[in-house]
Amino acid sequence: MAKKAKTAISPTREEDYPEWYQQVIRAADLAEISPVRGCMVIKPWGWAIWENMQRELDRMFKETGHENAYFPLFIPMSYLEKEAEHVEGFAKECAVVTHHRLEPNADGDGLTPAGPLEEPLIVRPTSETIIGVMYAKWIQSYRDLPILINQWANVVRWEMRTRMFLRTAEFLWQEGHTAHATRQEALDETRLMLDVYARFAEEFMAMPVIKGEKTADERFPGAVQTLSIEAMMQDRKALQAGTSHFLGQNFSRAQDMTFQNQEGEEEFCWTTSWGVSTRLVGALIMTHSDDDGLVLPPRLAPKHVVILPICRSDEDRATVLPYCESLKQDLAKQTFAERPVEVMIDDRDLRGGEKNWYHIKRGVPLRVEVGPKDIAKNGVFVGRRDTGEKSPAGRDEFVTNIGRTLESIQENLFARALKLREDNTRPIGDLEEFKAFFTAKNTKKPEIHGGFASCHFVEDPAVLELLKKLKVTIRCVPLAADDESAPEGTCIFTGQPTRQRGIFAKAY
RNA sequence: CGGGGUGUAGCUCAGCUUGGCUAGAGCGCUACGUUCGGGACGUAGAGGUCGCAGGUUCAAAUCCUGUCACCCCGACCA
Repeated sequence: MAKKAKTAISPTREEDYPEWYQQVIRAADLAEISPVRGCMVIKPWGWAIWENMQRELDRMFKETGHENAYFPLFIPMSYLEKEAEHVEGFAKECAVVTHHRLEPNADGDGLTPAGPLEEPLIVRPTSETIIGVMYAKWIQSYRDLPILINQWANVVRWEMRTRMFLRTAEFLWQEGHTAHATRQEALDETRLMLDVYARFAEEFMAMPVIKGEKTADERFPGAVQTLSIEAMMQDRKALQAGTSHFLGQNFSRAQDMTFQNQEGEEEFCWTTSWGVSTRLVGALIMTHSDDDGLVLPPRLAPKHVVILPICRSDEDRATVLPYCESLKQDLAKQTFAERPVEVMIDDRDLRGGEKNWYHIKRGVPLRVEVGPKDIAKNGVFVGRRDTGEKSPAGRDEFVTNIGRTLESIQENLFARALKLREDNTRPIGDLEEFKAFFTAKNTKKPEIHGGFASCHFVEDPAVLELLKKLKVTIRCVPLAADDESAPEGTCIFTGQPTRQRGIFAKAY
């Protein structure tokens, strides 16, 4: 007999956060590790979440003037060699294609690669180079600019250690690549897309983020400036959720991407690139889920409401099922976030409790039980995933209020996540306090500790060395704090005077 | 690529130190019955060339050698 567990997920977040994360994914049936090293299979429920993310992001990209296109998976090795810093950054983790066919082995058992390529191809770890080559062909005049293109694609980075959604060898993402006539225009674009990401994270994922600039050592290989959004997960570690890079003229120089300006002079383009990946699904999981499994913000949930018919007999079925069907119809006519409410009926022949837990673990925002007793009162019995509240409601009242209820769940999740971040963010002006903040009491099995520390600092090799020892990273220099009026302070590591303040945290 | 560990049923694992009959458990799965408004129970079943290749032995999941894969800790990272 199965012991009645207190929580649906074991271990709990407190007991073992990384293991909890894996178990949530499994319990919600989002994805599964595949037989292919470092690669995962995204299952229907996980894919549906990604599709919703894509839909909203794609809409936002288009609203800001971008178009979609598609570039090849393979990139000639020589392309990668053009931008020195870029190669340095990605060379260590490239999948390389060296042959174009297979032949039977001499002993007739198995296959062996044959037909070596004259020039090896790499599987794109990102597409700056191939896209740059194409842009160079497309751009002659300032009239050809700007080019504002996005692509939805898969990329491969041969990571040593992988974790589902957070870091896999192959992952899905979108990468925007733009080319502009002026530096300022490219800078504006970089910032615009960061704002799009931040808005998406906060409004759709209900995940508060800090917008900031990366320090030199955390910058995208080849970029002049890297902006990112950083979120705090429930174990108080930071997760970089999206990046927007100002590439200056580094890539356009390397790829000879030039245009003639209005004065007839030849100039290099100013380019940007920006991306978010399936990592966002991981961020979503770690931001909201609890010890009973996944919790989905309504704006990204594949289903908003699941109706659970309670039938004890065939006679019950005859009345309950039609009632559920009509409830579904009525709910589907309602809207939430300018879209129809998504409803499903789960009439599988399973026990009530089992079905209930199934949907709890998958994070469906609202569960509605409908049985003969409810029907007699023309009511429903509603369970809210975010708060765990369960209460009876009148059928019509429930239907009319559905949009508002979902909105309140969305807001509650955001507020809860924001509170977690605020409770665990603090300014630190003293090195000893800084060390204590980031040191677990239990050295063998570190408990959840630390958070975001906001500190004055200067960029210095000695600082990086110390941070490395503590396993702490500079997440970013928040954009809001980056102005002339920022208060003067002293670097907590070197004692030098500085206005620069950064967010420090352990990170994924 | 350094240090440690693990490969046995769909999943999680026991058995290995000290070789021995038909290789086990829990969960899951199938059938039937009793159940059914928060994770049911009973009975009966299906399911394994013990990662792979050699070796030692009358006999190998167990001992030895090799090999592959995966996991954890480092280095690296959206």
